[in-house]
Amino acid sequence: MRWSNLHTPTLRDAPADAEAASHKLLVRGGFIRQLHAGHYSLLPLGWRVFTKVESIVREEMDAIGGQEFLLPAMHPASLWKKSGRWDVMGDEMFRVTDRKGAENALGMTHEEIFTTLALEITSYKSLPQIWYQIQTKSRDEPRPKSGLLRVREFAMKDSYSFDLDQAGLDRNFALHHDAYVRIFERLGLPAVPVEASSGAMGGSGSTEFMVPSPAGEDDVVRCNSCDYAANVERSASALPVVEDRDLVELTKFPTPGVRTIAALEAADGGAPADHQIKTMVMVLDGDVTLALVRGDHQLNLQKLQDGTGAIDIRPATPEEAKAALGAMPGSLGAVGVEGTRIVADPVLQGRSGLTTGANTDDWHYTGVNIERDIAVDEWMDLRDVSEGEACISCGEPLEIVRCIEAGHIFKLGTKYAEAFGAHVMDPNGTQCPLVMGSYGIGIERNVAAIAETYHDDNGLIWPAAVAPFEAVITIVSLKDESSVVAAKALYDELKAKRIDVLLDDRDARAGVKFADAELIGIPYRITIGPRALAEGEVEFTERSNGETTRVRIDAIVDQLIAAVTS
RNA sequence: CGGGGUAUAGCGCAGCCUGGUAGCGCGCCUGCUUCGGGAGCAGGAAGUCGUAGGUUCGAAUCCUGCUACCCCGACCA
Repeated sequence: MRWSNLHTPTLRDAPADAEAASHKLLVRGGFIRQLHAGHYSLLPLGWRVFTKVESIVREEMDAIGGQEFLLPAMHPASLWKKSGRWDVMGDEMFRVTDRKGAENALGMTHEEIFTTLALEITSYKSLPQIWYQIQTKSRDEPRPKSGLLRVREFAMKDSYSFDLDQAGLDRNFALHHDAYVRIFERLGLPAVPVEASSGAMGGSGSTEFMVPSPAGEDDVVRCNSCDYAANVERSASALPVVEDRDLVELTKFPTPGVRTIAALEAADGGAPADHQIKTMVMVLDGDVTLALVRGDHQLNLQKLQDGTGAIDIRPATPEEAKAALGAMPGSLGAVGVEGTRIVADPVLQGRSGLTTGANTDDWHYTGVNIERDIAVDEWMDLRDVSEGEACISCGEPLEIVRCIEAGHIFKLGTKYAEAFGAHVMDPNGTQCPLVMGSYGIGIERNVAAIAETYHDDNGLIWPAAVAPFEAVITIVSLKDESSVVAAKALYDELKAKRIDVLLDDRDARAGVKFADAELIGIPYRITIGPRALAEGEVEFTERSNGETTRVRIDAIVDQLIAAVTS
């Protein structure tokens, strides 16, 4: 490709509303343009990177025996109703009514469709199967953000495995796990597999592949001493035992103006935060539920959702809290509450001498014995793990790292097979539901994650495996005829050797060309100028470290190929 | 969904408070000079001021509705 003919509108300034490095640089470098919130056009450079990432994913899927499909993006509502997800997905699913008034869904994922196709698998002899596609997914995200990192329309490689039994699923899951490790290695992403929640997709064995980045949206709890790593939504830590205070009598005491945990610590008759119960009034699928955690802990909404199986989950309004318990937030508690579901974090189990709101404005209880005074319906892990707490497997302090979720694999089991009646005959002649797994990688998000991982003040620094071009030949001066001739010859030779090479033949000043080449992040630059050329040499510059060396012009092709393939 | 902010030329912004028919930088076009790290000079093109309505002799500017986009929050009781 000749740069003079390449549509790459590079910008000196990033759009003011861009925050994430990948967002700024992909826009500045002319890789992407926003159409509207959460929808981006990929320009030629962006598309080239996309196709390279896509190819790597495809190769690794094919390598574990995956078969590529292409399924419709729009589905009849009936399939989603059959699996129950028409309701579960809520506002996140785009719904389209056609001219006949029939309801349709834009696919967020394709379990329903692949399972329907799997109805034609009828014998255990046909198993196992791995089916996949790379296709557009539509998700009405509440808040698209950060360029390509969170969008409403994106390409995802989603694969599905079908097996006769759990052992088969475990094998296919392991195959995918290893394929994902290889994919991220080839993409240059330092992705870490972590335990995760399966969310609305349903399933178990959920493993996310997380790339550390400040632009990420997930917090990962990680141990530096052992290999424990988990999404905070799923994480655990070991806590030191808190010695209960010797307050056996349930006592109501006045706390005028006290509305927060911190204020209650300081108040007359108050208590340290780890001797308080924090009472969160939540509304789960329309019903008020009290979620109790220790005063110094934070409620994790995903844990509450996973633990209760609720679909719609939100904090109650102050008015709802008052209607349910009789007091405004700040004086709420679960002591003596009946007829309302109460769930509590196990850290509170067996505790006594606790302090909590009395459901009368400006009053609290002390001496609360949780088993005696609070009718807890269920104990479930509800709290966030904090930085520095002890690792459950080795006891060393945990750290919390912000990450981008680059891939997600999990075991679906027989949920979809049962809903759709996807059965096979086993060797004994018994009908068995297919045991399924589901595995996803977002292509654009991985492009963005690579951009987040590899850039500097001058622009992007693509790994050669995904770079839009592996090398750029920069002609310092178009006026110098021998430069032009040499550059053209080198360009033809590299193309013949199947190197992705860009020839910067624009009639621009050298500084502009150098700056643009760095901005768009081409890993290797061959600079052809009269100075070196007079001595039969060209300059070879590595984008990643900025180092420039002189190379004999007849040796440059071999050196470049060696660099690109290393 | 709650809160905040923004919308003026391809990009980044000023002008708005205090109404009088739009300006700056970058980019773009032409010419001359320049030419190894985002050139200089001269000339030039380009804007329904998000949108609908209102007030007014007159609206980018004041008022109202709508829309779009961005940021924060959606546990800290």
